[in-house]
Amino acid sequence: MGAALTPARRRSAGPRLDKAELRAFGTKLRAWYRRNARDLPWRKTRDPYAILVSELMLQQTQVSRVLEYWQRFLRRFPTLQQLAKADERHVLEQWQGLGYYARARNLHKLSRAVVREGAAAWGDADAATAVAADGRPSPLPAEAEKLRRLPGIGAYTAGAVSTFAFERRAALVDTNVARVLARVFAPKLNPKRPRDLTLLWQISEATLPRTGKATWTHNQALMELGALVCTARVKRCGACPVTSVCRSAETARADADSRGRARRR
DNA sequence: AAACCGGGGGA
DNA sequence: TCCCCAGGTTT
Repeated sequence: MGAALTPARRRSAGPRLDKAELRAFGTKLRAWYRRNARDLPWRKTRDPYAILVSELMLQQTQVSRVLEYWQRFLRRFPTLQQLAKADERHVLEQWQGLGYYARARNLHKLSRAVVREGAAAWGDADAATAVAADGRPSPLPAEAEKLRRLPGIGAYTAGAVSTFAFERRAALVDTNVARVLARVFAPKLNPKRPRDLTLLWQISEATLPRTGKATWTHNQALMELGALVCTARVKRCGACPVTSVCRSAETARADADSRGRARRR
């Protein structure tokens, strides 16, 4: 399925990335993550509903504030079914103070659609019950493409739920990942530009490890690196595990490959 | 492509 | 102050 009519033409205007380079990047990245990851509660569950709630809350919202909201929200609405039964007013109450309230309304709408219509909620006439990575059946689909069709779920969140709950081998790009991948592999790309973002999605795909299990770690690690080391304002290249393969690392390398950046004052 | 949606935090 | 933050939807 797919790619059937892709000509043998060049896929994109993106940088050339060879397998050894991508593999070295991924290996170093995931090793770093195992040692340095923060202990975040939504990384301990594989419940698709709980993970979906976390991803929605985390949109444009800092981890530190989501922590308490997430715990409280799930205590109040432990399952998708119970959320569907709740009055929207009560859902919004739990969201009060988080901002971007359309997220809460969409989540509630989504819960009712999925509970009431099943697979029809994402446009399938019929579908087998998905199974989360912990072996439990899930009312939510596992494929990013299907998740994407639900209200409030865009490309990023679809990929996130697919890998983090179902441990599928799916790519994802958020602001962290876009920034990290651009700096490491394509310094000329501007993550702000929609045009360049499509290229970054391709790069994200290209960096994925082979298995879904490793992909879970990989995607978490990409975002963690962007949150802790390769941040928007400050690049902590000295603490970065992938400087040796990074095309824009600010370490003083004697290599003659980069242009003169002898800017000093 | 740009506007819009919130509120808090860091540099 | 500015701009960033696990984005998505609408115009």
